[in-house]
Amino acid sequence: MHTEPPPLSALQAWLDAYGTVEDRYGHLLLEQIQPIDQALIDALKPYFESAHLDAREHFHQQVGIDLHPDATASGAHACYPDCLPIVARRGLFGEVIAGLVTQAYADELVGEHPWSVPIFLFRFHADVESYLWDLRYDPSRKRQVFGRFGSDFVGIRLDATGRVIRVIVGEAKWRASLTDSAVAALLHGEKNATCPTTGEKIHNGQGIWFEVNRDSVVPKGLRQLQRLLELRDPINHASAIASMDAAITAATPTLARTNLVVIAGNAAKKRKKLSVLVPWEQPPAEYQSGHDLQVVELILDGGEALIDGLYSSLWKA
DNA sequence: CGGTCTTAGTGGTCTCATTC
DNA sequence: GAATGAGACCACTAAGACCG
Repeated sequence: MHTEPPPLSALQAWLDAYGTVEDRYGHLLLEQIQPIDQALIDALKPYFESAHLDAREHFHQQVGIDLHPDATASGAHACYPDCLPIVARRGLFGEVIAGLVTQAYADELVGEHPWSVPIFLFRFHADVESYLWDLRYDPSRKRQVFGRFGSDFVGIRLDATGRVIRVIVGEAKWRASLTDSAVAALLHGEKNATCPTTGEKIHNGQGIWFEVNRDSVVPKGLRQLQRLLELRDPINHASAIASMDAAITAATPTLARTNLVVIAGNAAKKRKKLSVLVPWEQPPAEYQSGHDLQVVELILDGGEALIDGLYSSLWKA
């Protein structure tokens, strides 16, 4: 289970938070104000280990490799998640950040819901498992890994009796440089379509808003979360499990939902302080979903050093 | 002319749909 | 019936374009 709370004081020293809520639309800008250093990595490490623990145990058991990092057999030592290719690690970082922000800044997010993040869904990243399998028999194997299907992140709000009354579903993206074109491609799709009238290159409309709009009312991740709770800690989550099952099997889904979009990366060189990538005054015109929307922008400087430093330190002294 | 941004191209697996 | 294509998703990099 994911039990480690976010390192609040380290976050406060590292980031300035500017949150706004307009009706059912929340926007949170997190700007780095302190350089990334070893102390920050040390502070975040327990949270990241906690987030990846379930997947680490699951994958290593599946593939049949030892969890002890000092195991001597060649190619048979624990390596998730650090052994993943760089692109995949970037993606994982964004997804953990989605959870971290949800927990650490719940007061500033739309609705001010006290979110719970009982466990992360990384074990459902199917291609990682087959990659680790390849790696176990050929440690020199190098290839890219496909992203996980379904929601990047799922959190829940429980009522006093432990029943799930709302779900937060996150889409998380990392980009090394958050320039206008890079962000536009994320939000509106790649610029590989052609305008039928002018012949100009235009966005293909397959971006984040498209994904969020068309996602099923009840996210697939909720079922995955339910299964993990059943497997890992059924006694303490009995009410949550039962209510999730009811929500999923209901003929007409009534579960309340918040959509979360997290964009993380390094500031563009020409970025001005406090400028935003997604306007905060009102939800984007492209957002058609009737659910609450929360946008989070995490603007870093030299963020790769944080990701690489963090992931290479997990489960190591 | 130099720095920054944009565009185009690349990798990787598996399944389902379409075409030959 | 077999080969090809597209779509699911995570991003980076090289080279050319642009701006001051």
